[in-house]
Amino acid sequence: MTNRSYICTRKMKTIMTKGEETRQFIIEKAAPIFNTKGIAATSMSDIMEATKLSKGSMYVHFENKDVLACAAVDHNMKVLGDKLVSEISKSKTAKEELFTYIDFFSNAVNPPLTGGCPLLNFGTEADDTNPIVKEKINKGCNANQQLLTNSVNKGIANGEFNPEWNADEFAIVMLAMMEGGHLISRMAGNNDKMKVIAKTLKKIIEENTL
Amino acid sequence: MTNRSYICTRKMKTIMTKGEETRQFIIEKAAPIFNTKGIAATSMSDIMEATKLSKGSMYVHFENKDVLACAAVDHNMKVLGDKLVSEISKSKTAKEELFTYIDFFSNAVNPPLTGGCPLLNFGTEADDTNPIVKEKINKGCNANQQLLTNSVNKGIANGEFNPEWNADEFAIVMLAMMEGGHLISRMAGNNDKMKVIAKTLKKIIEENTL
DNA sequence: CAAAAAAATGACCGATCAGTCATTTTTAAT
DNA sequence: ATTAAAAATGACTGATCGGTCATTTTTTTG
Repeated sequence: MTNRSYICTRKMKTIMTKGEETRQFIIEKAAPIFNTKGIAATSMSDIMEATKLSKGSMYVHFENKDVLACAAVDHNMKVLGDKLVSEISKSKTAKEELFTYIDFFSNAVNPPLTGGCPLLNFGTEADDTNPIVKEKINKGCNANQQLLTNSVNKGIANGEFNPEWNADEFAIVMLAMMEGGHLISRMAGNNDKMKVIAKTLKKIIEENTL
Repeated sequence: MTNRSYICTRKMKTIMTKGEETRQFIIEKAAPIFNTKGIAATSMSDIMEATKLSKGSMYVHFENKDVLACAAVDHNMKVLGDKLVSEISKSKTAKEELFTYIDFFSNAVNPPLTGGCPLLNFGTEADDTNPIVKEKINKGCNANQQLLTNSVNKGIANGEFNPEWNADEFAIVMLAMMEGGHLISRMAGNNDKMKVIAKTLKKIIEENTL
């Protein structure tokens, strides 16, 4: 690690120290590996290879593998969440927001994040073994639910949707369908099942559109 | 391992050899461990401790860890499938069959199989790393789908259900909802979300009941 | 530019991993 | 009861694991 990106040369006022930069760099390289192989199956050697950094350097920035894994989990959720919110924010109507959410996750075989959905991947692994990661994933689930609840409520408020529609329940059902659909579609190796999920969800939304 | 169950004493015609018996015993002890900790995080020492057998004995019956893991995956799916089919077969109507399926999986926090749903657990772990297990899980998903499809079609055939109901699509949606609901409920640490899933599915079934 | 601090290195550590094998014990057939 | 085969044992191997640390290199500060 001799050169850094142009935003942090000596001439400029340093916004990120070298250490912070390297730490971030490691996280970015590690995140897709953890999301693909899982936490237990990912070794520090895997990260060393991906970053071309020495073992000692890894431990300068992360006191142990668990800390790095947690940072990778956070990073995966943040990257995915940012992409998602960025897409959704382009929408004009509440219905568009929900449709955009569906479309965003509709390609399970070639998903927006390398390795697939981190809620599914880390959630199942952490379930009985890692309460810290488990709680992170629970928060991620709730954040997704809230995003959907907000869109439905927004649509109800502005007269797009049937005011009788239960936003909270729909958000739970929709999130579950997307996660479950993601799993079974990936197992099948194609998007056919995910397409059925997407179609069904869009139909439900249409039925609640005034 | 000195004594075996009464069905296999010297006096009786042997149905299972000692070796087959031990092999089965190992699988039964290993299955819940793999389902809880995952394949990568489960060591042969874990199985040795659970079975109180020596390492050498393990390798008499399984050429390596992967073979044992595969046997454990199969066993978990078979045990769960048998329990499920046994419950469902008590049903009198097609609607009852579907409701029984839902109720069977409705307690995500205290599920019918130690460690939770093997489709979810092994599916997510195997996804990008273990094509053999992945295909086993895909077959398990399809078997579950088929079970649901059959119930719906049976109900259509005997006049219980709306003949316009698309059995195949509903089976996909229901399986996805159950799997996704299982995940998010376990993350939350309670069954609240799973209850919403169950309620919603039952409502859909009612809506298609004549 | 010099000194201090931070970052990076890679050899090294003990623990644990999956897997092997010569030997002993148990089982099953005669 | 004898005996050959199958099963069980546990010490052992080499590889890899997560993690440490004295030393060197780079960055930052004054």
